[in-house]
Amino acid sequence: MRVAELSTATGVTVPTIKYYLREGLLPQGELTSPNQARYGEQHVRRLRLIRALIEVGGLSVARLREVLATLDDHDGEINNLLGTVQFNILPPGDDQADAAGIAEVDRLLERHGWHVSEKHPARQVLAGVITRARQLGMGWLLEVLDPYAVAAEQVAKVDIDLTARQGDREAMSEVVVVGTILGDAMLTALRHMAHEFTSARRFGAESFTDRS
Amino acid sequence: MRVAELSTATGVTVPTIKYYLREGLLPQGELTSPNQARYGEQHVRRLRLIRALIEVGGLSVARLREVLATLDDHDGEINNLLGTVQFNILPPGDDQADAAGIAEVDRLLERHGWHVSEKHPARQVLAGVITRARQLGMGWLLEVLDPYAVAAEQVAKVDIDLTARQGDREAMSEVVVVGTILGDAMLTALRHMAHEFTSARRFGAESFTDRS
DNA sequence: CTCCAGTGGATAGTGATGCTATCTGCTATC
DNA sequence: GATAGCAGATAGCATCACTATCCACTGGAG
Repeated sequence: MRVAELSTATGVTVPTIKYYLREGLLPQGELTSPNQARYGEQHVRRLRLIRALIEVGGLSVARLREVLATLDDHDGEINNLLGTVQFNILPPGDDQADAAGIAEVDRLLERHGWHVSEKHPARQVLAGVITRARQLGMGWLLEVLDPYAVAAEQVAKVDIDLTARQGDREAMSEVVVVGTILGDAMLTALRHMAHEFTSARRFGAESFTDRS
Repeated sequence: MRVAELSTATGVTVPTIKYYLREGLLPQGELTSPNQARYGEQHVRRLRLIRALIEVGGLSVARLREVLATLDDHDGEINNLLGTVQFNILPPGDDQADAAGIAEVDRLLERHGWHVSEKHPARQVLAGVITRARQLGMGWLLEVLDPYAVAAEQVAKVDIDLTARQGDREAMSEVVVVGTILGDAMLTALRHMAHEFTSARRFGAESFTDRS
């Protein structure tokens, strides 16, 4: 498979493929001569993975490179692979969190009996969101946290069940990456649709109709 | 309140405030002379809203302008305000969706008895994600859709309950914006933390420990 | 009253990001 | 042997979200 075929197979232009090769996101093809290379199915797959993580997950090329490096790292401790992947997916948290926000997160985790690493990026993210909600005078909005946590736990159980069905650790870590990113997108899309439906129920069907 | 005070009150630099004024995100201050203006509490609030939507929600300035314009539009049909706000928050969907993905979304919505507008952006997003999951050879990942939908419906009910408690329609639409954006961030942060906790339960505590 | 830091408004510049275009020498294929 | 395509390298470009500079002017300190 040559680069043009790789391009048509994935819908990614040749210059962009070359860019990803340069950036190390896509492994080099097998060189058959100094200036000819062959690409295989794994390149198609990888390219689709790259596009999914960029376009669905909104990952930057820099962050994507880290995530893919973790994924490709078969030398490191396989033990921590899942955790490392998870830690690298989230951008470094919003630094807006104040002490009250952080404490609120701690209390929430304790209420639900969750053991979460002190350094989990999602902690900072959540604390930052809490801080901002309060600053916006919408502290009462935080009443959603407990029901959200219950829903998140249900969802996470499904996710882990599905991950556990994967045979080898390598496939598992790819599932973690894809499942985390695509899962976020699916969950928020469903939430938004449920909003329309539920609010139509509540406020009467006319609220959300007649949009052009 | 002058621009410097507005700056220290919100942590946003003066040049950035000027930029937001130029872009129409922040309303002009009350001019007391040709080159002196006063700003009030509503400017502080608005600026915090802007930063929250940009930094937490990842909205672009262009999209933010549309969302804020909808929020400020008291002349339009108040009936559709909530829906319009919802429709303007999501970026135009991923165009990767194929017919099978779209059909899958239709079936899902039917299974759950959800009435969702044909044009809801989240439909395209979800269909695109489904298409990509299949392309990545992870079609079985879509087993999560039904439990996710159940969780999303629970969450949405909480959201709408809270929104309904708002007195006037104006406050309500702001709550819709903030609640949608911050809610997405909270829910995904909780999902990620629940992953760590649940996976430690499942695979043994050593999986996610000892990260530096 | 004078002085000057600070201001509103306008215009131009900057750094990061994610590609895109062009060039060169080579090669597979017809 | 012509010609289309290729790898690798370098340079360019559009967008975005600010940031910097300049100007005439003003409010408040001294």
